[in-house]
Amino acid sequence: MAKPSRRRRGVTTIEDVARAAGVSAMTVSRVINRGKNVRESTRAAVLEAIEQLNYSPNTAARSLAAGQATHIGLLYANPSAAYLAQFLIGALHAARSAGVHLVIESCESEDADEQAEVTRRFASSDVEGVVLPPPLSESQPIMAELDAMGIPAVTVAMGSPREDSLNVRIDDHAAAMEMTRHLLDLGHRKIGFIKGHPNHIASHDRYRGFCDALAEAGLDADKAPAEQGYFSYRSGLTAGERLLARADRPTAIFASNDDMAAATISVAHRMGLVVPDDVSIVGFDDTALATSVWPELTTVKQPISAMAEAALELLIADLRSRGGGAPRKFTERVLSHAMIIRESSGPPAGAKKVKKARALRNA
Amino acid sequence: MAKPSRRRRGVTTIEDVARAAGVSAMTVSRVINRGKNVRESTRAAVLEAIEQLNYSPNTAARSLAAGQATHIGLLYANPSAAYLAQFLIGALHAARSAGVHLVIESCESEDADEQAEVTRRFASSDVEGVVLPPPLSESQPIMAELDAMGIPAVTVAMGSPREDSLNVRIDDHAAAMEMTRHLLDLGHRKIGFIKGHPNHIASHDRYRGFCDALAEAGLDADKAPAEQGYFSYRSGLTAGERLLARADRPTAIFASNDDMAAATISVAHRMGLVVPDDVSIVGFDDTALATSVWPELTTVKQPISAMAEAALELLIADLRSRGGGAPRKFTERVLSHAMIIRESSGPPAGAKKVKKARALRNA
DNA sequence: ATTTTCTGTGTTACCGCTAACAACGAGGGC
DNA sequence: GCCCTCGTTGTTAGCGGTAACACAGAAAAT
Repeated sequence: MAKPSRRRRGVTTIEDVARAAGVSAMTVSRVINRGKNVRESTRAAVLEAIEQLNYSPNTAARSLAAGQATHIGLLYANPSAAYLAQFLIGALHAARSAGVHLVIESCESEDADEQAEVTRRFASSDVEGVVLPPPLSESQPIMAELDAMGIPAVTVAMGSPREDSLNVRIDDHAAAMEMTRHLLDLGHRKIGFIKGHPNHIASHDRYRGFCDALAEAGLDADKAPAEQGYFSYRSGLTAGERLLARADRPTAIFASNDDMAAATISVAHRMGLVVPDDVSIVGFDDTALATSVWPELTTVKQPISAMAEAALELLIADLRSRGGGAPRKFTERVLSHAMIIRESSGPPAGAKKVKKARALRNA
Repeated sequence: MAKPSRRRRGVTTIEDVARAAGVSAMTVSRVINRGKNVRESTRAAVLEAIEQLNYSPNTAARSLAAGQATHIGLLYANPSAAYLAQFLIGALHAARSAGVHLVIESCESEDADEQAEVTRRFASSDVEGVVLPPPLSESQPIMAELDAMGIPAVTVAMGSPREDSLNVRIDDHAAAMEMTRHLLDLGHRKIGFIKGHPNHIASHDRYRGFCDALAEAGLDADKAPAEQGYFSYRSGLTAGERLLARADRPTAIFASNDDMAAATISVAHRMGLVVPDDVSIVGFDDTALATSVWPELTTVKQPISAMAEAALELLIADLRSRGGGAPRKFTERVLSHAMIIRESSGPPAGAKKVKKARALRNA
């Protein structure tokens, strides 16, 4: 028998692959990593061996030997639970592929000092980089503190990132335009808007997208009724009431997120209005709430998991490149959104025939 | 200068601790791990050195050397997003402390074959143990498949676990009794109940708790109106309508989860009833929905994060003990819940004076 | 033709920690 | 007193990778 090794039962190691491919372990390592300075034929042989043996490198050994990043921080603050869950799933996925541990910490406080304090705690726990999903991606104190400590960060869904920082987002402006066009296409001309929290750059992008789509259709965006909201359900109640109480009640309302859209639906019901027959109401984000209300919300879906994955990839690539001195390749990534048409949007009351015609056409 | 080592800048290693404590690295390792066979005075010295140097072991090196579990699987299926988020946070926390990677995979299908398929995929990706949050904790096919592959699992929130399996839960029966007592204390005597999905053992526990509390108060539990629900918002609408349409309308309704409670509130509003003045409505779980409705829900909060942490601890302890041959110490852990009293519950209509009296007393 | 630079590959020495075993002194039974 | 056991500690040899360097042969420069 072979030496009484401590090796675990039949796990294939880089050594096995090397033997199978007739090269040294180092060459296999090179193929797996940078892949530079390896002859094409050798690479092919190694890749084939890897495939054959179904080999996957041991992340523990890898990070130990390379002394690479092993812990990525994730600082979050009460986004919706649905958002967080999606985000975590994506982040975990990316973390696993990279062989990195995710260290997650919450930071609910909006106080600058406390945010800095939480941030500092990260530094002392060996975190090599930090991911900031919204709303923390907009937090000036946190970014400043991370900068001061030399810890790189990647922000997610931040409207106007600084030139030199890493950022992942969707095109809020384009998405809002698309949603507005959807309402226009249905025949709506009096469309109300509920703005998001003014601190979030995305809020402004969405509102601009709304206005631009109206302008594109030859309507006067300034005349469109817009109420200030703050992304919360409660703020949606107030804003929704104002819009629906107007003498020239809009036939459609575009809320900057699902919570406020859901609140508006509830207001409409209380006023005896039928959605979408009397008023169409659409949201943004496609959170769980979107399907927990009746009728279910037409909304915009962000690829949250994919965004989290992209964020980690960006960050890890950056971390690895720091040693190599090579400048980072990307500092921003824009992922694509999707329109989710459900039951809360439909043609305005005067256009029943259009609805029928469409239904027939689609059938 | 010292040798040109690849060692990363100032990270303290076990070697540093050993030097500071005047012992060998192995002894430090023993203190950190099993702690067996170390003289008390030595242990103290080592612990002091660890404290002083703020040392924390390198998890990569640890799992590499020990060949210990490095990947724990987490299989989930569409619980509420809020539940999942909380659960992931707890699981991540525990995973980090244990130096283990969390591999998460979703399994939405209810088809036995597909569930087995997904489960098998886990095995081929080096997962050493699996955590099953609800509703998958009740899935027979998955448990069977894991058993067949010899992969240990820990179930969470499962009502009647098998004797030999690991399980973490709260006492649903006690929690339901407590909630029912809350309603009884407020003065309610006609209390309706909306049952949970019959496949979930927890549903039965909750219903039994409800019945037992009624019996305890000298009421006939069989006469209490109970409707079947399935944990979904939609099923809550139907059940709520039935209960509220009864000639002898209950003055309080206890729904087996928040989604159904929220649905019942919406039904009540549509019928022009005021909550909690005309009817008190309480839920279970304390999901985000509980505070997204008006009035906010009185409900039972499960320590979801803590349950996830406990689950991982249990599983990892089990995994480690398998080598040692020592029998596992615990196979079940019951964590404690908390009652969250909000605005959706209050005294019945006939008891306004009581309400006032209470308010005064509390003031 | 000779020297220099690459290019592709193998060798060696670790990364930080722990299993296995060896070593050593202190009791205990004969 | 001797041998044996037991509890406590140190030593050695890896775990599975990769950085750094060595080294041969090919291409480029002299």
